[in-house]
Amino acid sequence: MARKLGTPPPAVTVDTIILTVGAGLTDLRVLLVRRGRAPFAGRWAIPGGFVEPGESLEQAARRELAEETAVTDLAYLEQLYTFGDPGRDPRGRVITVAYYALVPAAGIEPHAGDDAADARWFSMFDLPRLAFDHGRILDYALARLRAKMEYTTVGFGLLGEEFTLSELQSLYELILRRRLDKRNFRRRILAMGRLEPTGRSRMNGVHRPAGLYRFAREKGSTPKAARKRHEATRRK
Amino acid sequence: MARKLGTPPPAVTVDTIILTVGAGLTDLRVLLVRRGRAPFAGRWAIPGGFVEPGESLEQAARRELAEETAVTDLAYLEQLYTFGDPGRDPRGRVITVAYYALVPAAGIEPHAGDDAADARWFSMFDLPRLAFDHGRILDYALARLRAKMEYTTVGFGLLGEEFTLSELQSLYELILRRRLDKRNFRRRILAMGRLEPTGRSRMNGVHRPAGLYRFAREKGSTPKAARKRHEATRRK
DNA sequence: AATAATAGTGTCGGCATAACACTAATGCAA
DNA sequence: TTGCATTAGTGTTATGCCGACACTATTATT
Repeated sequence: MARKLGTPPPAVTVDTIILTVGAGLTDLRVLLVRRGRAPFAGRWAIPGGFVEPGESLEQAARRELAEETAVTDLAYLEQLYTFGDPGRDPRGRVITVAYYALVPAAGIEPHAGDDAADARWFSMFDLPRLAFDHGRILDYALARLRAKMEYTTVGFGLLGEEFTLSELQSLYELILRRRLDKRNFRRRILAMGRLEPTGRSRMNGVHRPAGLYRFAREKGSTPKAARKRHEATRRK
Repeated sequence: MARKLGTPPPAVTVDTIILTVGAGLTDLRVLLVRRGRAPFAGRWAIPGGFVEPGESLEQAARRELAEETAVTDLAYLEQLYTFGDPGRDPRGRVITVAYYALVPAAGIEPHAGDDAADARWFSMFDLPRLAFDHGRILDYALARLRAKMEYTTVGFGLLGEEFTLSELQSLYELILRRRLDKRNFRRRILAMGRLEPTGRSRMNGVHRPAGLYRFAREKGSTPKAARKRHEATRRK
């Protein structure tokens, strides 16, 4: 474990990819900061910073998140991957532990951090040229998110407290970039047993109102039991 | 990106979990080194070391592997997770990027590294008390390996060049720790389309000899096509 | 009353999976 | 040579999941 003398230790940063959805579920957006200094001055980058002495890597990611946005509640946070190729930062050896965070759509406004000249949302599907290897990191994050959407409930937290099944479907279609069948989607998503109807409904236009659902945090019920329950409720 | 003065940078190590199978497919084994120095002197630990200036994280993991074992061919190497809780190393802030490696069973002998008093194989299911948070890291590695065995071909490389389907099944049962149905296993595994019969067979005892298979690296064929091909071959 | 727009529902066919039992091949012993 | 012990190797059936597919329900406006 003894470190050789004469070789400077690598720097370690934690970068946090902050994702949310645009109003009207039209876009998946990522928060980027404009670099004020060389290298890559003027380019956009994933917000990040050094790990403080007393904090864990995840705490560092949360702190970044709080520094960049006035985020009230965080839907999801997960370590993505650690990038450490030599040469990814021209200044020297920098190893970056990347996290990705999902925050609900409800009016998150970015505020410029201390050392970032500017901060704003970009579409994940229309990105500017990024600093360092951050383009590759975003690709990796999107791939991970898509994979997890297929078999977990990660995506649910991107919406607010209450949402309609149509909204949830739009979200999935937006991120997966493909159309989903309405009936199959509803069947599959309800079979997960993590969604419960609030009883209330919402009208979005001059149409039939849509029932509202809530994400059920208790994981007490199996999918099968949940479906049974759902069917029973429906037939009542 | 400017680093505050006065806070020493964290140290970064790469730890490599080296897994193999015991002779006779009786055990999943991990290579551990005995620590000669405090802290945790005398305890066993995952081999690891610092990242050298010019090398990537993965190259560091490969170097570790070469230093600890006379490994000829490496079946699989993947970044596992980065552990960086403060306090995981009593000497100060150490962030560890963990990799796990799978090496074929064929007579890999550990040789004691420079700063390790001793090195030997342990059963993953009967581990000694480990240094640092290494017990937790091994748990995490086993969980990842199990998950990936379910839907990828990771495990194939743990066997030698040629192997029987019974051996492969034993390997799966060993790692997943549950019995599998022979017919279902063979159907599923062949449907992956990555296994081809070598035409040769091997006798293990006083029994019917078993056909040998080889891992087909070309990923040219779809599972369905592979199954068709298999069936056609069989019926000939 | 008709219209426009979205919400909400059921069936059927194909495919993957799990459960399940017998025959085939080999060397050895009687 | 026959039987035995042991492992290799094979097919069918029932069930559940998933994809494809079209019509009715509800609302406000005209």
